[in-house]
Amino acid sequence: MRDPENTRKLIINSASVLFNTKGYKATSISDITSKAGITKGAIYKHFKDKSELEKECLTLMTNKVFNSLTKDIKRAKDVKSKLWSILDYFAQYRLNPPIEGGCPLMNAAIEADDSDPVLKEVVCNIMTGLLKGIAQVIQNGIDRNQFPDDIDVDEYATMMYSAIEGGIMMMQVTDNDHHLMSVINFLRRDIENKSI
Amino acid sequence: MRDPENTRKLIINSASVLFNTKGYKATSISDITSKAGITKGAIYKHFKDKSELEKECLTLMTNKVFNSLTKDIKRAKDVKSKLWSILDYFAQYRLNPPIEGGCPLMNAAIEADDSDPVLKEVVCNIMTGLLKGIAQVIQNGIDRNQFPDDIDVDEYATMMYSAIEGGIMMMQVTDNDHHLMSVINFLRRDIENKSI
DNA sequence: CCATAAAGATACCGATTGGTATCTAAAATT
DNA sequence: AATTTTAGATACCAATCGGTATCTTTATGG
Repeated sequence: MRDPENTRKLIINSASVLFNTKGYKATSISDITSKAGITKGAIYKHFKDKSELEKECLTLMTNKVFNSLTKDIKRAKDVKSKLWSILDYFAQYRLNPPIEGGCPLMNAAIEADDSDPVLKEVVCNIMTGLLKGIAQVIQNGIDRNQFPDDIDVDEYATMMYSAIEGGIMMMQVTDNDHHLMSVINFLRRDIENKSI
Repeated sequence: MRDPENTRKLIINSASVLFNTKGYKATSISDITSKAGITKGAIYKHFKDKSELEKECLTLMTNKVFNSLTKDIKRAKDVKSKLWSILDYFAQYRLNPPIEGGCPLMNAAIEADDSDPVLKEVVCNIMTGLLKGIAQVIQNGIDRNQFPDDIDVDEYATMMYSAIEGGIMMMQVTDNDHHLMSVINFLRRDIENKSI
């Protein structure tokens, strides 16, 4: 009947949704207990304090996004389809979100930037890794003569990522994905034009 | 000695910085009183409740950004320099920010999206106006044959705005504006190429 | 089958939250 | 100069916060 491993997952799943929708600071321990249907005793048996739970939730949420995204990228063969698969992924983000509440990385970034150095550090590392991943895809394309070699790889990766995050932000606040689609359509065309 | 109008401004200025750095929910009334050097009595004499103060601060903060930005845009003559003046404005955003803590509109958007419909509505209206402004600049350029007439005006405005906001987010979380500069440099080049 | 350890529920803690009621002092009106 | 209004300080409120200590129940190892 008792299943500590499952309880832990239950806590993380409930807390993740709350953190990503209401925000970390705005989510209280009792918000989590009532959502998960457990008590404080269960939470503090599995996690040292709220901050540790926050870190774990953020890491797992971003891993979730990252894994489903890289799976799509790996399936594609050339640069153009790899980059397009990123865009396709976010084109259906609204209807099929990996987690409620928008991009967990951006949400945490905005909330943590000036007030929570611990979470900020976690965000920073994950974001750097993500950018490196996109840059790597582009660099591989250049190496295989599928993409022009005069483009700034890091710059292009950064621009893609920024634009998509901005689009998601607008989607969340307008309850409509047409702004995000505008961003994606622009990027699709730009990649199409650059592809060799 | 007593100056209610100034007290009001003092409250708004102190609260704005706190809201834009710590966040709205995370900023307590006593955070504001101690920063402004006044007491609760002063706050609740001027504002109905915290929510009203939040709305007023957000509106004034975004007006501040909007006004200084449009001043730069109006000074420029053709589309290219008008759009570049937007980029120039954000290129020096880090060293000369209109307010601490990043873009007030994006910060409020992320915090409000799922939990604060009142603030979310305010954000939505301001953002729509801002996008319309950028789109208008582009449309005027097309009408004067300074920009190609086959580009999607709203799409391009949305893409510019999204990318810049994403860049600011990255700047805030990395304490470094080189990601934002990448975004800006990309946009500069793209506008340059499109300009007639 | 019993002892021990672990999981988690319950009860409690001081500190802090947004908000209000009251009081004092300064300004405006008469 | 006396009175009234207003700005703002002080004191208080119930509710909630994150966290801990204690207690009960379930699972495990002997």
